[in-house]
Amino acid sequence: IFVKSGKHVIGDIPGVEIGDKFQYRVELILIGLHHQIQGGIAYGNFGGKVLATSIVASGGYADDLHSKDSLIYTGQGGNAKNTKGQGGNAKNTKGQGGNAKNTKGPQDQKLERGNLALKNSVQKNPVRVIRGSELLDGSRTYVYDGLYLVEKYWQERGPLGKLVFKFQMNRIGGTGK
Amino acid sequence: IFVKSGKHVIGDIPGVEIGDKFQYRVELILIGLHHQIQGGIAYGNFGGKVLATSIVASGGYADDLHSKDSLIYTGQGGNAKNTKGQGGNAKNTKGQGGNAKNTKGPQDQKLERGNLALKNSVQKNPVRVIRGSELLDGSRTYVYDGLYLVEKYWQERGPLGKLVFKFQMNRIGGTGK
DNA sequence: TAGACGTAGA
DNA sequence: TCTACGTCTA
Repeated sequence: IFVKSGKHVIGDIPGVEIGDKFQYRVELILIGLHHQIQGGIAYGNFGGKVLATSIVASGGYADDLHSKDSLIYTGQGGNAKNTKGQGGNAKNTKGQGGNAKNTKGPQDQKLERGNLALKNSVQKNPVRVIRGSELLDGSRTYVYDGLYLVEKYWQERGPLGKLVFKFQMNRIGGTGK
Repeated sequence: IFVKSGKHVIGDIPGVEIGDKFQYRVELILIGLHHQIQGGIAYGNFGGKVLATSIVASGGYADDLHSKDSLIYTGQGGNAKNTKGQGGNAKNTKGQGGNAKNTKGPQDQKLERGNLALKNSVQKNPVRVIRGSELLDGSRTYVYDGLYLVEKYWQERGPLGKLVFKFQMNRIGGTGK
């Protein structure tokens, strides 16, 4: 699978294999794996249709990453950040992460940008998944984890009381443990 | 010249020569040229004394970079950013650059952090200078420009009406055009 | 012009 | 925890 739209590509990047590791987000951009320096969802316009090309799941959001062949990814926007873990530990609520205006409080996520792209990709096109993790020394690593399909999506109420999008993603050709 | 303090180094970095170019700030950190991902002034603690080790002049501040063997560098803090050019064109005043709180307005710069380090380095230790420039396509390049000495420093009132620090820096062994 | 799962160091 | 001459895309 290899569909190009300007600089954006759907499917595997030639030369990049599952398990390849990177240290910085900039590297992902350089080799074409992911096209957002901070944004978790990258997308492009393919024949008038906006489709997701890759996501980065690096913790910090309430994603479910327990399985190695599937994951539940949280949409972007609405201040929905930082509510990982399902225990009642409500640590981490530092506004928007340090950047941005941070004027308005939590809001419902909207079906726009990355969220819209992922919705458009449901059961349609493969999406590259990069899993990020934080090492003991505080540094980070990004590992390419192959192609996933967005199985379905739904809205649910997040810990902040606002609606967030959830995207069920399954590895293409995976065992689906 | 090569004085080490933990991971910080005063003087030339072995293997890095004048004219060497880099694309990202992260690269500067990786090879040890500069140790701040965004900050323009890097410094370290050398035997209880905080000294500057390197600066990045990449435009955006009201630095004077007209000469190739000397420059006048603007201190950090106080919202003193973005007032380059000496014509009356007061464009560029986007708060603090996009990040940070941006609650309080312009303030006098304080003799702390990088400013203090540069002051402590006056006529004392060499400081690495990296000159950054913006290319026509909007991308940036950082070029190592060798060792400079902080000749003197002073305060003056910036375009926002607040006091800013200015550091006169001359190339070590330069012609001093 | 502004948003975004950034990064390193004090 | 916060600052900082970041850096890409839409």
